[in-house]
Amino acid sequence: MSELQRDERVAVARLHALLELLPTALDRQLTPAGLTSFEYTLIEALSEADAGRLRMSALASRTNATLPRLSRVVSSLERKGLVVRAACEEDGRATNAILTDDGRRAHADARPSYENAVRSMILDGLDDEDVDRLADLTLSILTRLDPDRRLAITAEGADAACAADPPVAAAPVADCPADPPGVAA
Amino acid sequence: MSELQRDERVAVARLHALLELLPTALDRQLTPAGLTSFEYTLIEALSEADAGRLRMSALASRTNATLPRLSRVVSSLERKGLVVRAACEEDGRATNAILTDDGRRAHADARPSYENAVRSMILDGLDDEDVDRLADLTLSILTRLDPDRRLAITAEGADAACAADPPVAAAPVADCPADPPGVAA
DNA sequence: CCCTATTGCTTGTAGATGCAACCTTCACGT
DNA sequence: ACGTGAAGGTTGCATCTACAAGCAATAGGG
Repeated sequence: MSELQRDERVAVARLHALLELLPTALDRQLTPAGLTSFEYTLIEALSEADAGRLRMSALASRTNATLPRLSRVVSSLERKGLVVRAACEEDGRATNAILTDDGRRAHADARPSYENAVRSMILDGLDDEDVDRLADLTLSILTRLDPDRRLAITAEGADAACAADPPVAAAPVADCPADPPGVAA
Repeated sequence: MSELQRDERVAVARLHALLELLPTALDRQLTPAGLTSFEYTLIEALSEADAGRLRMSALASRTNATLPRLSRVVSSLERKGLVVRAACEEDGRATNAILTDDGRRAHADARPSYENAVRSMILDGLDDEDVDRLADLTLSILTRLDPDRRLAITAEGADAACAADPPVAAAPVADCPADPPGVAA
């Protein structure tokens, strides 16, 4: 309850610095690819989803975004032709975001830039053990931030089909399978 | 050069989630105190500085902010009476931000909320060893982000007077000692 | 002593984001 | 059926942030 210890203050201050600097820096290195870091994450989430289609709320969870924000970003990507919206046939309230062929291309094109940025700004300074520690620490903190585990803290972005991941107890949102065909393979 | 490994992707994805969620969450828990997380950091930097006074550029470095952003936030704090601007006598171009007595009070008042938020959202899930690891990891990443070590990655926010900190090779900015007296003890 | 380049900071402008309000559609209880 | 309440998304509004242009002051050369 008392004061923060000195080493705690140092760790928090550095984390704070990271929070201020990393997002901007990542986005800056992605500008040549024409996508923000968030847009890339979004498109990647779609590309890993079944048929490149996900409901807005599912996409919001996977990208750790609020729904209003996601809605606007999807609109923007729609204007660029990388994504299409389509009503969900199962649930009239729901909307699906669907990756177009151009969207898949954009993802493939941006991938080298993105991986390069991540490597040069984050991973290159760490050895294998550090990477494990980073994964553990971030998970610890995220778990406190999001006790319901509603967000993408499990294996998000790891593999599309991931067998070993029990903690998805109450699947909160699902995607809507049947929709306009021929948009993306 | 090739693909990212699976564990690397997990670590990066979680870090990304942290980047999206932590700033918002911290700010939200600070709203009762009437300050954003960034404003608190700013005021704390001032309160730790000599005579509660720092040049704008020095303050920008310590808070990892751009100068335009800092300028606006200081204006806002000035309207609230927590900070005052004053010309620097040594260099006519420079401006000093000075903490007022109200500013010191606001800092003291917000401190419990801030430490509480930091503890509950970050530190409580970590043991001492984790904290050390966090400090090391963030330093590694920040060093790659900011090779010039211009920013506040050393012991920022640790102690006002910190004897053991050699890496401040080329002190980039200094503060301006002489100025209107009697503003803050 | 003047003239140009640089530094320090501020402001105009455009784009992004969160919260709250809103609309539509589903789920239920009666 | 019908009305109430909840869920899924979108939009209005206020705020914030970055980039770039601009202004004042200092530093160096000729």
